Amino acid sequence: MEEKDVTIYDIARELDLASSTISRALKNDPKVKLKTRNKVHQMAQKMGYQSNPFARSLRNKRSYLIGIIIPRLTNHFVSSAISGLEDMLSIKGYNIIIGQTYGQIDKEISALKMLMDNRVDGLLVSLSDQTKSPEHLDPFTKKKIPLIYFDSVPDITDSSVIVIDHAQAAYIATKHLIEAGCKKIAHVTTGISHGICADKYAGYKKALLESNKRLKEELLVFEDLGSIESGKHVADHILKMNKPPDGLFFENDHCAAGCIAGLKKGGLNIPKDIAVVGFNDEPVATLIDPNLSSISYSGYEIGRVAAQNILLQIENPEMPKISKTVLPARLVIRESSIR
Amino acid sequence: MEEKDVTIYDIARELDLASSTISRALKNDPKVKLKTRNKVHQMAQKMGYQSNPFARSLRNKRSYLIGIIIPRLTNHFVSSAISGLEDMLSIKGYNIIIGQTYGQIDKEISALKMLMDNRVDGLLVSLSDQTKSPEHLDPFTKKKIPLIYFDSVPDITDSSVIVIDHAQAAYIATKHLIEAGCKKIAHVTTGISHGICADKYAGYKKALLESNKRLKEELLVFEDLGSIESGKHVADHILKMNKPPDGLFFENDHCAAGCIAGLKKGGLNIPKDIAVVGFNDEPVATLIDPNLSSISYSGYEIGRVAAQNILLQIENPEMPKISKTVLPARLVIRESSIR
DNA sequence: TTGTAGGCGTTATCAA
DNA sequence: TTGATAACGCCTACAA
Repeated sequence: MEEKDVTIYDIARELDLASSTISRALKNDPKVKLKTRNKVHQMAQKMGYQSNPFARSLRNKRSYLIGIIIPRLTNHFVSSAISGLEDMLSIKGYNIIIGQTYGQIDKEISALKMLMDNRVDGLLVSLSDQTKSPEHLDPFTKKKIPLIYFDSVPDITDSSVIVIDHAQAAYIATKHLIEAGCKKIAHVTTGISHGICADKYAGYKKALLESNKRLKEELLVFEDLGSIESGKHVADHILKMNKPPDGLFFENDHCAAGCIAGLKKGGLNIPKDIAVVGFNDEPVATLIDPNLSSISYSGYEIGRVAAQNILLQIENPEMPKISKTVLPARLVIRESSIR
Repeated sequence: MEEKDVTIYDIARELDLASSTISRALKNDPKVKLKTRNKVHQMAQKMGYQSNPFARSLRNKRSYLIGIIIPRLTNHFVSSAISGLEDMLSIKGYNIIIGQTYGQIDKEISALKMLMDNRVDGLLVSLSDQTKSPEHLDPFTKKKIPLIYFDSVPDITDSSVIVIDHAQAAYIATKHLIEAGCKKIAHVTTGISHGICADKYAGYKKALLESNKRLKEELLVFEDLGSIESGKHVADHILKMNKPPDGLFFENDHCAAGCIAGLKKGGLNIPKDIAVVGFNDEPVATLIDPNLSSISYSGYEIGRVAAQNILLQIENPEMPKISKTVLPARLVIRESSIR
């Protein structure tokens, strides 16, 4: 007793019109008389018509799908960005399809393959920290699929990017630690060779060099810094150090918070023994005791801007594709760095 | 200079075969000679062939899409469940499409509409707390689209469900608070009239009644309890109470953690003044000081089981559709409830 | 074992 | 302003 889906043919038959007229009426083509259009819409409603996205995509050679590559969904910044994206895209009739990389390049590659298989019309990418250069995105640029990087972007690219000034943010954060009297400020990072991590490092370094005593840099490099768990590993490491730092600048709040928890468990006092600044101003920043100072910027806003840009590129294939949008970020000072 | 996508016709021409043979070879139909099959696969590879999902879906009347309805992605339990789902589904060639409800029924409805528009082949639903009875899912059952509830399930349903025993879990949690010496144990909930919240309430109630002194129930009802922020509101509320409780049983760890932070800021000692137990054993449970006792169960496992069940139903349309899978949960005791 | 042919539902082109 | 028709790429009866 399977009921078949209603098609434009069924509506056409019912209204004694041609299917092409129905098709036009349904998309409010002004070539169709207003009266006819209304009739069609009513009948469609009444018969419970739903346009078939596959037929439409097959015919139009467009999927109305935007692919999104991000490190991890559990990040509050990321899910805010996706909210912003979705809010913008859904009103334009686009759906999103998400690929998580967990900061790993191999997952990034397989996620991109999945998106390619699904024939996304556009691509929004926040790179994994492991990604040195985004050659694995060449298939998309070759097929002229609009591509925009956001937040975690490559050093050199022909695509548009939407970012905050990571170097500047890191500079402010580090300077703040210096002013708090820290003498040995470590930067906890996944690496400083490329991408936004390199930017953060540059800002950190600049602040150190500008300081009175030209403080020396001190890097704590770990593969994964995206989770609370990873922060505990960092804490374990620090607790074992001979001369631990008295200031820490993290590239991620979850990790910073996990580290604070670990350091406290190890008997240290935050911020007295070690002052801490994080990045992204996640909700955990105000959970941990002491509350975490952090670099704050709006994921939602980045998402909105990214969505607007990608839609622009999709609808205007001839548009210049290189632009750089820099959004503001600021330091929120809380107890973890006041002393 | 737009390069066209290669189709099975292109391969057919190249190999001097019929398109139908290519189609069959590509899906390893044993009716095609092995040698031919190999040839086809090689050529497909070489020409960079990618099957067109729209043509396939149009023809097969299947989207290879599974819809997923969940309260919020930022929940670690939820994202674990989705990991489990994705791991299972992707090997079978299915993609997922996610709708977030933020615990609100109107968003649940619009998310479902979106999934219907996208013609999902199956539906996995964790209800919002606001959902009393899932009539808005009727369109799916009417179209015989396989539907499985997981975690947050309706009281009565003809569909399969995958859950933990929420009542039992709540019972254990409450009993633990009683044994810790709490005399006034409040249950923080979004409501007790229906769904898993009703189950939790039942377990809570049972433990109270079984106690020596037949403790009285004490409900703190709030609309939203899904975030750290919401927990701070709960704390504000408790701090203003005349006779605040000395034990709290939450239905969500984020909320519990936020509340602990708020209560501490208000000068209370946890667990001395108030002992706390949460639900879901999220990473924040070990961030907050004192660490949060919580009911622990595997989202990943629930996701895996849900995926298997839905695939079974999709591939065997004649299968009985009602089954109930109950997965284990346990109480993890940490400092927030030890005194 | 392989080929032929028709159709899935929509839209664009062309003609009326 | 509307209608007829072909095409998008794939799959599957049926025929060979």
